[in-house]
This record gives sequence, C-alpha cells and structure tokens, in this order.
Amino acid sequence: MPRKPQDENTPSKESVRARSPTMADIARLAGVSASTVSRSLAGLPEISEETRIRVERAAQEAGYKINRHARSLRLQRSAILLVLIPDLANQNYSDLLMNIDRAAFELGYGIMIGHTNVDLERPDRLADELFTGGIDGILLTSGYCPARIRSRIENGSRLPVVRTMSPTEAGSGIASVQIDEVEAAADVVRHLIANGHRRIAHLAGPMTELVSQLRRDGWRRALAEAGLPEGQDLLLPGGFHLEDGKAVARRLIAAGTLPDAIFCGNDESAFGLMTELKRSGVRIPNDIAVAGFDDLTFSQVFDPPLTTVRLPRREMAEASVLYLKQMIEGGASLEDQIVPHELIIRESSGPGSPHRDRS
Amino acid sequence: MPRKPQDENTPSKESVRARSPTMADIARLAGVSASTVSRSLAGLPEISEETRIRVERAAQEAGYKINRHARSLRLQRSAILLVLIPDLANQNYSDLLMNIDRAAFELGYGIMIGHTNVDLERPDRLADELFTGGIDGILLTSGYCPARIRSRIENGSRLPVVRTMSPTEAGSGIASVQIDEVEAAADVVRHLIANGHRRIAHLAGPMTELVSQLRRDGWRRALAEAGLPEGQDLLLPGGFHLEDGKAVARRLIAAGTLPDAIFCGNDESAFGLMTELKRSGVRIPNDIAVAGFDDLTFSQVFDPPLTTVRLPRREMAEASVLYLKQMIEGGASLEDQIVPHELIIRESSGPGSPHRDRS
DNA sequence: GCATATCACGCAATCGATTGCGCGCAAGAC
DNA sequence: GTCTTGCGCGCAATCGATTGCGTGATATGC
Repeated sequence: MPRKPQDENTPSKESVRARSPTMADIARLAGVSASTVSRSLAGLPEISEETRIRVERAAQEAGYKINRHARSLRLQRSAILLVLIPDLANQNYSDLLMNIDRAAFELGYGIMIGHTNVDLERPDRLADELFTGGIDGILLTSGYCPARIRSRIENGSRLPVVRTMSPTEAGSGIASVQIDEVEAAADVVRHLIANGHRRIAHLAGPMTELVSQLRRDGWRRALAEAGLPEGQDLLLPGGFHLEDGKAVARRLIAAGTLPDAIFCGNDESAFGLMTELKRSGVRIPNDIAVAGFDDLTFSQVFDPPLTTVRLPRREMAEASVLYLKQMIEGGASLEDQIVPHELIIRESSGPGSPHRDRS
Repeated sequence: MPRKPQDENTPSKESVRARSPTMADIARLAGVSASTVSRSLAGLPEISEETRIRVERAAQEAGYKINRHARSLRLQRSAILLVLIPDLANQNYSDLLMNIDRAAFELGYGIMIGHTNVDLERPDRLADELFTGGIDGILLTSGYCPARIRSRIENGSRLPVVRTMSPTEAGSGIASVQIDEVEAAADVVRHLIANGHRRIAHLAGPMTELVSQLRRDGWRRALAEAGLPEGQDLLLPGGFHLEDGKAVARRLIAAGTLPDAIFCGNDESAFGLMTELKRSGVRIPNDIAVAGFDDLTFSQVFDPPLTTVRLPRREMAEASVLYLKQMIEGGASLEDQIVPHELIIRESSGPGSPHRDRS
C-alpha cells in the first residue's frame, strides 16, 4: 500500500526544519573552526585574506543565515526596537510606523509593535523584555508609558526609551522628539484670525491627554495675542474621533448659533464635525471655517479640503530612531529635539461669505 | 571638580544592564536547581506542589522575566510571526495589521513587520529567518512573496506561510484566507445596475496584480448577467492611488462624455476620482454614480458617502493567524478559507437625476 | 526485612554564535 | 643556529533555558 515516505512522524516539522546550516557547518565546509567563521564574517582583522574568502564562499554556497537568537543571547542585544502604538487605524500612527520601520531598517534594527489601547497587559510584558535583552529600546508614540519603565526612569535610570509624536512634559526624564504643539496650534488660530474670523471656537481633545491641553493652550495664546475674548462657550469639549466631531456638530446645530470658525484638535474630529454640519446645510467655509491638526492623506480630498498642520511624521520617525540608536549604542549623545511643523492652508479655513453676520 | 560618579565607563550600559534575574538566580533563591525552576514555571507534573509554590514566589519577588532568546534558541521556535505589508499608509493594511496584532497576541505570538514596497532586500532577509528559527511563520498580505519562500513552496515544501487580504491563485500552493473578489466586485456592479445605471465603467487597478484582474472579472460578470455591453471605452486603466483616480477623472472630463456609473477598483482611487469630478462641477450621484471597494473609515464621511465593499479585515486577520498557528504547531489542520464580504450601500451610488440622459 | 516501584529533583548536554586566551609556525634579529 | 616577535587560528567557556537520563529517598509489596 503506497504511502508518502515521510508521513510517519511530524511531517510538517520535517519540511520546515530542513535546518539551515550553522556556523559549525560552514566551518566544516571551509576546513576551519567555528571561531574563524565568526571572525571572518564579522570582518575582524586577525583573519588572512585567503581564509576569509574561503569562508565567505562556503557561507555563500551553503546559503548560511545567522541565527538571530544565538547571536542575541550571546551579545545580550537583539537589534530589535519595540514600538508602542495606541491605534493603528489612525493614519497618523500607521504612517509614522511605516517611517519608523524604514528608518530602523536603515540603521540595522528590526521592530516589533505593541498596541497600547486594546490590552494593557501586552505592552507591559513586551516592555519588560528591555531588561532581559529581548528588545534593545522602546519607542513611545503616545502619552502612555509602561509602569515599570516609568518608575525606573523616575528613579534616575537612563533607559533607552524615546517618545515621539506625542508631547512630553519637560522634566519627565523621557527623551523626546516632538513638535512645538502650542505654537503649531497658535499658528492655525492666527491664520483663522488673519482670514477675518473673530469668534473662534476650539473642539478640544480629551483633557486627560497632554496633547489636548497644549493645543488648547496654543488656541488661547493666539486669541490673547489678538486681544480676542476666549468666551466660555468657545471651548468645546470633544475628542479625537469621528463621532466626537459629529456630536459637537449636533450640539452646535441644536444650540442654533455658530462661531465664525472652529479649530479642531485633530483632522479626524474635524471630518466628523464638517460631515455633520454639511448634513444640516451649513456651508464650509462660507458659513463657518474649520481647521484641523495632523494632515492625513484624506484631508486634501475632503470637501472642502482641510486646512491643517502637517505633522512631520517622517522627520520625527527618523530623528527618534536615530536618537534611540545612540542611547542604545552609546557614543555621541543627541538631545531632545523640536521638529518644525508646517501650516497647510486649504479651502476649509477661507474667509467666509461677506453676508455672514459679523460681530 | 565635581563629576557624576559613574561617568567613567559606558555609564548608559550600566543602568540598562542592571540585568534582570535569570533562572539560575531564582534557583538559588528558592534553593533548588535551574531545571526545577524551569519545570515549575512550565507547570510540568513532576514537581511537588510545595516546591512549585516556593519557586513561583521567588520568581515573583525577584521580578523574574524569561529570556526570549535563550528560550527560542533552545526550543528552535520564537513565537514570533512576520507580517509582510506593502503599504501601511493604506488604512486597509494598517487596520488589518492592528487586528493581526491583537489576534496573534491572544494566541501567544508576537509580530514583526516588514514593508515590501520600499526596499526589496529587507523582507527577503527577514523571511529567511524562517529557516533559522528567527520567526515561526509568515503572513503575506499582498501578492508579493519572497523568492526563496516561493521556490521552496513550489518544490512541495509545506512552509508555515499564509496569505490573506490579497487573493491567491488556486493551485499556487500558498495557504490563503480571502474573500471572493470576483463575486464581491460583481455585487457592486449588480447594485449599480439595480439602481438603473446602464453604462457602467470600471476604474481598474494595475493589471499586474491579480486582485485587479479579479475585480475586473467581477465587473464583467455582472455586466454579462444583465446583458449589458462591456464596451472598450468602459474599461478605464487606472491604479489604486488618489492620483490615479484624479487622472482618470481628468481624462473623462477632457473626453467630454461620462458613463452612468463608475465602479472603482478601491476606495482610495474613488476618492481621487470624485474629488476631481466635483471640482469640475459634476454632481455625484446626480450626474454620475460611483462605487469603491475596501470601506475605509473615511468612506462614510466623504461627500457623498461612498458605496463600497466592506473587507472583513478583522475576520481575515483572526482566521489567518489561527491558520498559521495551526500550520506551525501541527495538529488539526485548517483549510483555505473564503470569508464573506458585505456590500455597503451609501449615497454615492444613488439612482441619479431623472434629467440625466439615458440611452 | 529486603526488593521493587514511584516520586521529586539534580546533572549535564544542548541550541548557535562570540571571544579571551594561548599555541604553533614563520619571518626577522643577532 | 637560537631567540624574539607577531600573525593566524583553534580551544573552550559563555549567554539562559530546556530536557533526557539518572539518582536518592520514600512508599509499597511480599
């Protein structure tokens, strides 16, 4: 009765574990010791050119691939960075991650990711691997920081941890690469003021997050500079999601009175806001101007295209990975950085219709 | 001259390498051997309850964390999956990745990611780690498959590799979890037909990709079913990006004649198309109906909201990770799966204005 | 009371790469 | 011809966890 030859024991393991050659295999092929193979491939100087070539040829022909775990175990470093991300569905973070991935690769690092929003257990567990050599460093992209990491940093340890994308309080001890959130927000509001708007509201993010506070502060700064009143009713508690924007829009419509302009804490909430306003027949920017913060891909194709702040995601990704690398490897140490932002002016923030009632 | 105390030799290493305890440390604390610690923590049966408790308490108090690399080296498995992704800026993929991450975590796996679009070298290098134990399996999310992997699969090896999100040709040997692309596309076009549209064009993706071919085939199938002519001018060569959609719109405007409806190969190109059409004063769906494919977050807030196919990203993520896990660990083996899709009907595909000239 | 079975645990090898130390050999110095 | 110098390379330990095998102690059988 015909039967597949290797069908007896764990056949799938068989095929996968057609184990790739190890250093000892290459050593045998090249007629040298494993130490010599290691030193040859590492390019160390104490190997003769002749031997090196023989070893490299053997490695080439055998298709030798180094074993990451053996190397990491021995060296106590993994060449892997952990990126902690709150929400990949948010293009802001996914685009950042893409740039981090590229930058890390170019610097010789791989990355693992961990979501901080869904389960609380996972990121902490992953972060703990910083102490066992499982990962070499951590890139924080939100305000969240694993408990054990934070406590050690507060105790003065200088851990290879860098935060980017999200603002970091000065003196927190966490290395950071960020934009000047307050000035960026102020720039948006200054632009709205320059376009003739006076009653400028702010759809704020959750005040539990530092980033929300800073953008609100920027809004206040610009208003104060222009001598415009803040007015209690102009600070609109909202959030960063589509639904938050929609909810605010509904509240405004129900209240029956609209400000001249609304500066939204981010693009996504601005989309929700505008969608709901348009549904009620409000024209943008004729009846009300809107601006956001982030510059997502779709901000340019929204109707109307959204005025916003372009977050320098690529620049932040590259700078933060480089920063982290230097913290890990020592040597010339960089410093915390402020990356320049850019105001992107599109139609949504236009001067509005002349018929609009101005105070 | 005052100086920081530990400023002499590699101080940063010092603080990080306050090495966390190893199994040997725990063994010493608990007064047993390392083997016993290992077996206790693994829950093996040959350890007395008393000893197990003592070991666990010691591990707890010392804050013991297992060393991933040592374990992986010994076991020849890493509990890490590699996810190959073409473009994280595309929400379709970032959302999928988020769900993969969650699903993998729940099954005890971590994930590493590799972009396949930017550099060709990286994914291949990462994929090679499948043979050295660096990773346990690979999740493909696009048509791309690393050369070495593909050749081995074609030679009959059963590697732990699963493709999802992107269609896979039957008989290619690659395990897959996908939707029925042809039927999904046909469903969209059937809906357009039901809404009274007759001249239905297709903004196609790049024909080098299987997914583009299949969606085009679905479009053809629905037209044929309804006895509608395909017409050479109705197949619009495009692409999957915003700019591709915009370009097609400009060509249509320039040609001066519009079809009744356009089925776009994906949502992003639909956004580009609609944006450019609207800029020229074309009303959607009054003058022309549009439908897409993907159901991105912003499809619902676009003006008008976009009719599209919801890709079951969460379901595909969970099914493909589970599939991969089973391929890795053996046991009951799953099979290739077709996940149901869902047509999401919104305003963009409406019946159009009665004044429109119908043939 | 002695032999065997059973249970709980330790010894030591192993996974694959790296590296301090030292050995052998050849060239150069005298 | 002997001694020194140094280059090229191998030996063996190491990183931390796992596991087959074996050992000592206790329990059970008769």
